[in-house]
Amino acid sequence: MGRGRVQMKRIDNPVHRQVTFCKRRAGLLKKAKELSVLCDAEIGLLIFSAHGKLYELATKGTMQELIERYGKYTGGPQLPDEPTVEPMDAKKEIDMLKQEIQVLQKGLRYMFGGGSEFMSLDELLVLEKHLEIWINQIRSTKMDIMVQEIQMLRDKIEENISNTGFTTMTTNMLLHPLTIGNNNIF
Amino acid sequence: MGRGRVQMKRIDNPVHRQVTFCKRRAGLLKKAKELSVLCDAEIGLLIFSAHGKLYELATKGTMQELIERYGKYTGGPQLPDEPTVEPMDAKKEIDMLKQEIQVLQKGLRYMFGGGSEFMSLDELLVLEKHLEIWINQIRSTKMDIMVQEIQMLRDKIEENISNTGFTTMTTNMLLHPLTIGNNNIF
DNA sequence: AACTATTTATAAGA
DNA sequence: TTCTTATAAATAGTT
Repeated sequence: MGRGRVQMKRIDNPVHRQVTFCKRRAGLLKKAKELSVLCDAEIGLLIFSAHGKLYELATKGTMQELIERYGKYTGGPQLPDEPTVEPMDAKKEIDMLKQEIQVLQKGLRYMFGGGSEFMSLDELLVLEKHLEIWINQIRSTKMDIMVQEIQMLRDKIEENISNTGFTTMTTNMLLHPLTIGNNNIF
Repeated sequence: MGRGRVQMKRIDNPVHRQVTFCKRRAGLLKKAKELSVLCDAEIGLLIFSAHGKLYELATKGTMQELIERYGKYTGGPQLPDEPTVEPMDAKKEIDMLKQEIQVLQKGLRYMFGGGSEFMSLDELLVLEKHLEIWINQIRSTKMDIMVQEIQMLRDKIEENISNTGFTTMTTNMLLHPLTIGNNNIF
């Protein structure tokens, strides 16, 4: 792919070889990522340069996990792994729980009619509006709860004051009106 | 590299996906071999298809040897494995996911019941996070659709230009690269 | 599986 | 090194 045909043998000129290595390595990594994304595949790629430097890529998880998967695939219990009993079960359970969460999310989606994957632009707009309303409701509820709690705290502190006859810096701060700078908290 | 631009996301049509997987897998393996030969590099490539089938390539020796080399390479700078931290984290993650599931279930009831059920502040925070993620997905999908439509329009206009030999201000605007200042629209 | 119209990668040059 | 450009290669859609 360039201005001349390329012979399939080691490039003699070291400079050319290094430049080509950089370019083609980048291309290979890119294509590996693309294959993984487009076709939902899990890919691991190890490249040791002639000088021994390592370049690696692991889509979906770590290279370590991928190597374990490879070991399982090629010979079952062929590789001596020590810490596989606990994490295996744990990982399975985590995956199951994550799946359950996805199902629940789907359930939430159906409440507004239809999954978002095959929805038109207009439908998506409507759904988005609904969700925004819902989020605002949640934020409002959160605000209510916090205001309530603050009020409770104030009441308790006022009780204390009338009993002890003195106050502290902390109580003074809480007795001031609510002034909150960053709305994003809510 | 083909008759249309390719979007960097999972191909929906399973037939297309499978065909593309075969083609690109062959291409990737070929390029890996070429890089190895041309630049004297040692390369290992593992490809697990979505269905779990393995395709592999190891230049210079076996995959097993390569994995060992990888282990040595990574094992030098970061030898210590944490046999105690992993299970702890896993357990924590499981607990968190279970909690998340409960929140989502509650969230569903919350919506069906018209928001009458009581939810704690923490639960509301989790639910809010989910909804925000969902909204972002929707916005992303909207963006994709709009980009697609714009591309279609551009193609049509380019057709027209090559047919009529002149263009208009509107077509000029549409032929420019996408530059969108305010992301909040999407 | 074979065929092309196109896109993408990249070899060589600046 | 990075950018440009001419060209080879890969491949998306089609048959």
